[in-house]
Amino acid sequence: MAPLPAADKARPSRSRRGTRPSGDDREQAILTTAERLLADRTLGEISIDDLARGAGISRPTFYFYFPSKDAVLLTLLDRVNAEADSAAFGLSGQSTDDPATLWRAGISAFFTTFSAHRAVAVAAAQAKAGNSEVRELWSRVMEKWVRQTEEIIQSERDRGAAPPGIPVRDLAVTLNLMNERVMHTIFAAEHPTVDESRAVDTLLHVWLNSIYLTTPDVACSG
Amino acid sequence: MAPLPAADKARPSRSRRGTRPSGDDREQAILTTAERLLADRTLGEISIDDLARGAGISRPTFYFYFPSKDAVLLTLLDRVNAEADSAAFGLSGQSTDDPATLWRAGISAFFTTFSAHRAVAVAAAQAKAGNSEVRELWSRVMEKWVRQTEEIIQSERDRGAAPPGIPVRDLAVTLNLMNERVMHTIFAAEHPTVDESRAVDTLLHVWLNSIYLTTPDVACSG
DNA sequence: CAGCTCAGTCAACACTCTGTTGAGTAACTC
DNA sequence: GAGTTACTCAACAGAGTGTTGACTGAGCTG
Repeated sequence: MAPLPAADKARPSRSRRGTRPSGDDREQAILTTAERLLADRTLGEISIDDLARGAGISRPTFYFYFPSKDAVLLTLLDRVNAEADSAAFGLSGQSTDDPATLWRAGISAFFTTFSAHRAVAVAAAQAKAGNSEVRELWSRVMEKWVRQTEEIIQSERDRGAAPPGIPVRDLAVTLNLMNERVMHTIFAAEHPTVDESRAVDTLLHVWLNSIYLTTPDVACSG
Repeated sequence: MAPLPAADKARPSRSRRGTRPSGDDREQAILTTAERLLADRTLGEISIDDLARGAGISRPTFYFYFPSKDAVLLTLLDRVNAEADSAAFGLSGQSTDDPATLWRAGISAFFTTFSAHRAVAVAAAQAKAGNSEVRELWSRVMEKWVRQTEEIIQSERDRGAAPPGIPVRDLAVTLNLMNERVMHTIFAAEHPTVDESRAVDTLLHVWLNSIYLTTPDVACSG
């Protein structure tokens, strides 16, 4: 009930208050340890003691740097968020002459961004269920990709390259959720899944067909 | 290390050995309590004491019926598995004259099956990460839907209604993972998501276009 | 019906993990 | 050299898990 001496109120960063730069290496060590351990264990299977020992500190000292395990994951996820930013915006200036190439670049960027921190991505996906902060941060990451997708589909419809049809937003959300799930099965070695080598091609096929074509008989019977 | 008196070796069911029918109502009470509590809490947030109290027994007695919380979830998931069986096989005998109607029925069946036990579905999705038994059971459930999908796509290609293209298996897996993820966001109230009322229509659009059509320019440039 | 078995039950224990307190130390500051 | 501030941890106080060992009562069996 009583918070830590001063580290819990008016917290500027996700971790400790950032007045002095000393001790940053400890914080960094905790983050590095967390990402290393997440490579072959669930966050739930990693104890705070594991994190502390990995960083060369005692368990109570851990609480000086982070209020909980989840806060560590959240900080890790912030970085993925930052990388997702630059990756998604890198696509904005591309030419739309060859749609397939453009969309392939987009899907690959999505894949590459999360692949670089797959342990974090998998851990975050699990932590979403029980932690609203993780859920919201992940939402924000996904929302970025969805928005990007929406804009491009809309511009393709505006210039007549893609036909009108179901709401752009719904399509963009659905396709991005598909990408997310397929990638997750690959990163977490779940089954059934698509072989990593064919994943982008398969996803691209679905994206192109559902954005640029319309079946003649989309009958809403029933 | 030492197991319970006799309940742990040569276990036939997921729960206790099933020699006598008495006490089944207790086991049932645990399962009912679990599904009720899962409606607004994570499995991790539910203690074994919660489950035991909900069923009107003490915590040690819980262990007479189930070896762990996860075993309860697994039993719950077995039922979904059984329902998924009948739902998926209900589709086998349908006519293929109107593909849109057939696929709509399939997607709706998937949706309905999991919707009936959405709390279990959401809990299982989370428990997959840390529990290999849950992971395998869920795999088996998904594999059923994928296999069903594969067979229908293949027969559509064979009769010339659908064009050849990317591997049937890859397409079937990808589309089912998309359905799974979109449904999960709806059940778990995640964002971004598709409004429940438009979900089936949106998914159907993607299914039809990626099964029956082929973009002229699926250029694998790069 | 006396004696035995066995499903079912739980108080009490041992253990692990979490989060907190309070007492420190070492550096830098005026 | 007195005071502040960053940082550290032994020790404590839970909460939860899984286990033990003793108990109850219904059902058989001789």
